Amino acid sequence: MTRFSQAFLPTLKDAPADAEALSHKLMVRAGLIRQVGAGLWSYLPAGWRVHRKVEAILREEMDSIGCEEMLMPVLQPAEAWEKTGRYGIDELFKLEDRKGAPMVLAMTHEECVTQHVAREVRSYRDLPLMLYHLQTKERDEPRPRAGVLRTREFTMKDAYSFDRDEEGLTRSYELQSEAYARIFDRSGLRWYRVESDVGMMGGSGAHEYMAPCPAGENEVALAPGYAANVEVASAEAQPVDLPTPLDAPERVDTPGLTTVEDVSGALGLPPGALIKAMPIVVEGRGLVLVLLRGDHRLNEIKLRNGMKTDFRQARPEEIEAELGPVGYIGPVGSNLPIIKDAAIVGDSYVCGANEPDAHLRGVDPTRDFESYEMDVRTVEAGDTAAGGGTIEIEPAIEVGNIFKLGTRYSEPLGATYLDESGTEREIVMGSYGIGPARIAAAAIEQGADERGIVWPRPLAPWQVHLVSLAKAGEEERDAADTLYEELRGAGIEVLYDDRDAGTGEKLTDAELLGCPLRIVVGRRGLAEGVVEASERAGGAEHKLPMGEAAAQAQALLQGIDG
RNA sequence: CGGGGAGUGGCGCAGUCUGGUAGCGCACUCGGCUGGGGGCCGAGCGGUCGCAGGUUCAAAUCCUGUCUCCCCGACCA
Repeated sequence: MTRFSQAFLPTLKDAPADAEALSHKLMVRAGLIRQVGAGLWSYLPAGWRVHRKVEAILREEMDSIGCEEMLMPVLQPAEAWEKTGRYGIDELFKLEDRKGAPMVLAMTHEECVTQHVAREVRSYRDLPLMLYHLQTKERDEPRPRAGVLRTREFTMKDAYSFDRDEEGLTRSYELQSEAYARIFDRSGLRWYRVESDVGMMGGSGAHEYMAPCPAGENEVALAPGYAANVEVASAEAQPVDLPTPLDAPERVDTPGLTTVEDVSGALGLPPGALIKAMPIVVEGRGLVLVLLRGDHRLNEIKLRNGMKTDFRQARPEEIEAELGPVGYIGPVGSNLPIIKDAAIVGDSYVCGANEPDAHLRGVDPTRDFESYEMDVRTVEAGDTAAGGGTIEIEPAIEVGNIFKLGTRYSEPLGATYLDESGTEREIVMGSYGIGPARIAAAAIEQGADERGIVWPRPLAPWQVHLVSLAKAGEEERDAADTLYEELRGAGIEVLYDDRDAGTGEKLTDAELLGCPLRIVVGRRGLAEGVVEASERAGGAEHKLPMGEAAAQAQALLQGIDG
C-alpha cells in the first residue's frame, strides 16, 4: 500500500504559527494539506485519500436514491447567470475569454444543470429526475478562514431534483434528506439538521446539516425537539421585571446617558426594562423605527425576511433630521412606521424621549404609540423554545444543506414540461449540497485528542498504521516486512512506517495521523512472539501472535466503529 | 469593506526602538554512536531580510508606496 519512507507525507512537529482552528493545525501537521494562497489548498496524498473516502460515501448514497452522477464544467458563459440575476454576486469570479466573451467560474451549478434539463426534458413522463456531480466550486470569499473550512475553491457534491409539482419536490427532498442522514452517520459525525434561512437562493424551505464543534462559523439554537440556525431561530424571551405602570409616560432627565447600560444603571432598572429604538431605511419607504428590548439584539435576517424587503441602518444625520439626537430616540410622538419586536410585552418601559438628555418612563407600548409587531430579535441561550425546552446555543460547521428551490431557476431559464393535458408547466426544483472537505474537517474537530487526529474508521486514510521499530537489515524488520505483506494480502489499507527514524518520532506520527489501528513490530513484542496493536480511539491494546496478526487485525478493525 | 497583527534559510523565531553588512532552535547533508516515546557527538549545506523607491559613507533596521498572509467583525447557498 504505502511505505512511509517512500511517501510524500510531510508531518510537522509544530503547527504553522498562523493556524488557529484545530482541524487547520492538525491537517497541516499530519501532512494532509498545504496552503497555496488565501483560501486555496492542495491536498497531499494522505489528505486526498480522506477526501476520496468521503466522496465514495457521497456517491454510494446518491446512487442509492436514484440520483445520477454527471459532470459539468466550472468555466461557463456568463449568459445564464445574467438570466438568473446571479451575475451581480460579488463572490462570483468573472472573466473574459480571448474573444472578450464574458465568462464565470461557477460557484454552484443550478444555471448549468437547469439549462440541460430545460433543453432535454419535454414531458411529465421525463420527471421526476435527480442529478448530481462532484465538482470544483469557485467563490471569491471576502474572508477565507480556518484552513479548509472556508475556502475560495473547493469540491462540492451538488445534487438537483426536478419534479412536476410541489408534492413531487417534497418527495425528492425527503429522499435526499434520508440520504443525507446516512451520509453523515457513515462519516462518523455528530450532526443535526436545522431550519435555515433560504437566503438569496429564494425558494420555499431549507435545512442545514450542522456538525457541532468550536471552530464552527454558524450558531445553532438547540432545545429538546428544536434545532435552528440562530439566523432564523425563534423562541420565547426570558421575562424581565418591569417597574410599576404609570398613567402616562413621564419625562426623566438622563444627561449624557446614551447607552442602554448607562440609562438602566442610572435608573436602577434591568436593561430589559428599556426599549431601544433602531432607525433603519427601507428602500422606497424611508425611515422605519425598529424597537427591541434593551437586552436583546436585532436579527437582521429575520427582519429582512419579515419585511420581505432589504434595508440598511440609518445614518446619524438622517436620524437627527427626522427624530432627535442619537441616543435619545424613542417611539412616543414619532410619526415613523414602527416595528415592535414580539418580545416587548408589558406596560411600563423606559425609552428615549426624542429630545436631548431625556428619556420617558412608564411607556406602555400598546397605549402610547402605534406599531406593527414582528419577531426580529436574535434568540439567546436560556430562552424557551416552542416545545418548552430551554435554548442552548452552540457553534457548528455547516456540512451540507438542502433547498426547496421551487421555480427560482426553471422560470428564468425556461425549464418547462407538458403535463397530461398538454399544458406547459414550470419544473419544480430542489438543490442539495455537501462539502466533503468540511466533513473531513468536522470529523477532525469532533474526534481529535491532544495527540492528534482520531479518524472515524470510514474516513481514515489507512486502516492500519504499521510501525517497525527496527531499522533496515535487522531481524525485527523482516518480521515487519512480512506482516506488511500479509496485511496487504488481506486487503487492508496499510501505511507502513519503515523509516529509519527514532521510536518517539514514529509513534508520535502514528498518533498524529490518527489511523484506527496501530500495530507496532519491535524487539519487545517479538521476544514473546507477538506484535502490539492499539486502537487510536479509546487506546485499547491487543497482543497479536505474529502468525495470526493480519487476520486478527482484520477482526479488530471490524469491531471498531463503522 | 472596517479594526488588529505578521512577512528574516524548509519550519518556528531573535535582531528593527538605538543604522555598521544576519543569528538561534528544529529540519536537511556527511561520518559515528544509539535504538520502545521526537536520542547523542562531530563536521557541513542553505538567506536578494516580501517587493519597489527614497534618505545615508553605510539600511533587515529610518521614510514613502505597494503586495501577500493571518485574526476579529461585516459579508457568505
